[in-house]
Amino acid sequence: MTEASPQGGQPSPPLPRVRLVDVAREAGLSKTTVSAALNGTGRLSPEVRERARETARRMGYRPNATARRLRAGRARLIGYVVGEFADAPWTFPESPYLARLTAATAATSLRRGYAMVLLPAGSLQSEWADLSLDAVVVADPVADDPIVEDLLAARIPVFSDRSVEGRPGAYWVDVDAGAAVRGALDHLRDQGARRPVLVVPDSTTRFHSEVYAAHRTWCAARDLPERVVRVDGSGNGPVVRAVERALAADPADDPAADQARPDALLVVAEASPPLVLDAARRLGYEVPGDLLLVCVSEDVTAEHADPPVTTLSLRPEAIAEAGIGMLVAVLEDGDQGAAGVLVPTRLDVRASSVRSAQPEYTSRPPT
Amino acid sequence: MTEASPQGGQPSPPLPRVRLVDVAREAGLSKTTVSAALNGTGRLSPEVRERARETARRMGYRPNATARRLRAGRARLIGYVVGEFADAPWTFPESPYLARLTAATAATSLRRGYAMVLLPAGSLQSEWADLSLDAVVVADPVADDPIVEDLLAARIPVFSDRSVEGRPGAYWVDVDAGAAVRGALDHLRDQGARRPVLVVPDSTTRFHSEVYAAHRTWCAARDLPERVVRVDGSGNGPVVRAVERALAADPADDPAADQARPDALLVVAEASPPLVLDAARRLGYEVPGDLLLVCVSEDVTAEHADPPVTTLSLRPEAIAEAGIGMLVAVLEDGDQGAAGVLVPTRLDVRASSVRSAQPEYTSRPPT
DNA sequence: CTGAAAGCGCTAACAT
DNA sequence: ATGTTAGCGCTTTCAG
Repeated sequence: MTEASPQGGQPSPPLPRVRLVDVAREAGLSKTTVSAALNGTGRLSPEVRERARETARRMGYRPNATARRLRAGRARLIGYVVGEFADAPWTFPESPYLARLTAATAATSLRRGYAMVLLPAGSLQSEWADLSLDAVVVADPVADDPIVEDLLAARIPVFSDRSVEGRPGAYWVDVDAGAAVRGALDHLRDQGARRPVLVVPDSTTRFHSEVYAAHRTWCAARDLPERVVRVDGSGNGPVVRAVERALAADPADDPAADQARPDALLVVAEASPPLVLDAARRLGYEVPGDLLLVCVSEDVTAEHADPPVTTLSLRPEAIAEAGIGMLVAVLEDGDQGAAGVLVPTRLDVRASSVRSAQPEYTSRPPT
Repeated sequence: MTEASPQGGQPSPPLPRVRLVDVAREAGLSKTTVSAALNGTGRLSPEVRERARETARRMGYRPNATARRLRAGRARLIGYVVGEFADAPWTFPESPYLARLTAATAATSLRRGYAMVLLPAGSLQSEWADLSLDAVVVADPVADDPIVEDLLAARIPVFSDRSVEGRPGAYWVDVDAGAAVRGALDHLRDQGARRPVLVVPDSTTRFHSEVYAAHRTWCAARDLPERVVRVDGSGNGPVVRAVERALAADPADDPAADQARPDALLVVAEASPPLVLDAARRLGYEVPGDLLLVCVSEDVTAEHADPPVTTLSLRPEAIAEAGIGMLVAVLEDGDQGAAGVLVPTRLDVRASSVRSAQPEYTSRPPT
């Protein structure tokens, strides 16, 4: 029977943790001295500091975070919630983008000293009001999202991956949608596309409006017809149906049916790349032979699809980094700098958008 | 200029939050009374209780969770980390199962009064030792996972979705693998399959061993050849390659090549259903015509694939529910009941495993 | 250079 | 029935 609680031993009452006083007593020092030694503060003789540290280590001392937080006045705890969607929330289990943003936010914030509490999507502030969060990250909020309003009313700083401009207390990171769309369209054109179709959600977010605007401008500048198909919701179903509509070459749009057949697709809505590919195949397109395909997606299946699908990555890790950077600045320095920041996207070119059967390459080395 | 901080107003120093004393003073009562009133404890006259509540509400009082936690001695904070994998951790952004387990754990624990801190996959205990977590949920640990060892050494209770038997302080929930496999195989046989192949990871977890064992027993009882193909890693790539091997009807396995052609596939390894379907198609199989397909998966794309793919769900929500149930019992009552519990799976039958073109149905009503 | 003491905001004994 | 008081474990002036 070692001291590590034996198999069926006594219920091992959460044995009293060793506190700062315990270490102090053991080392023959005062709480103050040990605290200073451990935190590297104050002016202590190297010997004393070392003695304190050694004793603490030996006794397996672990500071009580709660006491620290109380003392500090801030909990160093932030919340993370997925914004509310019109109807069913498109939660992160269904979205590789959100999943990666979630993981990256947790990792980044922890590195900066903040623990991230994951909050159920679509839950309301009242359900976790008693957590004393220093700030809340709201992923993918809709315009005038009730969660955001709620938080701001409670004077809790909000950080979001979508533009929420003009609200004091709300900070945001967003992607440079214009550059992203131009980059993707330029690439498709370079590969020979002349009748690209844009598939984009019918939403009012800054991101989607900007995608739409950039596309319009790009087409106008090249005297190309502006072909857009709107997605009427979120999730694989709606996107796939929109893709089907885009590829069906609706004669209502353009009577010269044959001429109307698209030769490239830029899907700016999250959907499983293999499913999009399947849709194209069902409608008689061969990718990349008849149709070049680029999807905005973080889904790893893009690489394994046949052919591998070119993706436009929103770089959730970069968004998290930028967002948490702002959060820390605001929380710790009350920073009144810019309330928003834009991060660039990345195009990962794969076979689905390359006319000649070239080897896969990427516009940037993997991070 | 309303009181809600004006546009470019002063830096609004985190204005002093209203405390319990403030409410007490305002209501002409003592801290104790207000505290009791708000918490529903003690014996107070209804009028006083109401007065305290009303004053608190009016002043926008929100209790300081940190102070409560300190007082209570427990933080009501639990950690959630994805276990360490042999090489690259198969993190939840890439696994619908883990994504849903993560979300469900967060939601369930919050409902039970515990905030869930999301910890970076593969991170070590030392990186978040100073969070004072009451317990940690380790998702998908490997055998003798260093994270689990680490936690147990620090005397932090561990809850896992994989069997970690025989370790004091470690509790687990696992799925009833045997029943799951038998159910799926029975279904395939009912649909006419006579040469099913099992695709399963080459791992030592209780779950996979049990899958293997159940399959072997099932085959023996029916005098069917035991056909198994091992997956050599995790992620879509390895699984798809294993599927290809399974379907290639390796003559080394069985010289009677034609006879050897499998007529059903049970994939007990997480991969994108559309990708598995693509693999079958590439090898000249038509699903469900030539090949019945069942995948263990939580991926929503299964429903949208063509044909929709039958899945065996591990029911992450049920696992989370059971796990958090144990966690609360252990933390709050020091429960020394069973250290592990098994939850049943669910087979969602779709077109990919139905010989005759029947309408989709499910073995159980959706939860 | 080190120690004693105050107090973060709350709750639960213990008076009154 | 309500108020007074003593801490939870830590950091931090402020004396010594």
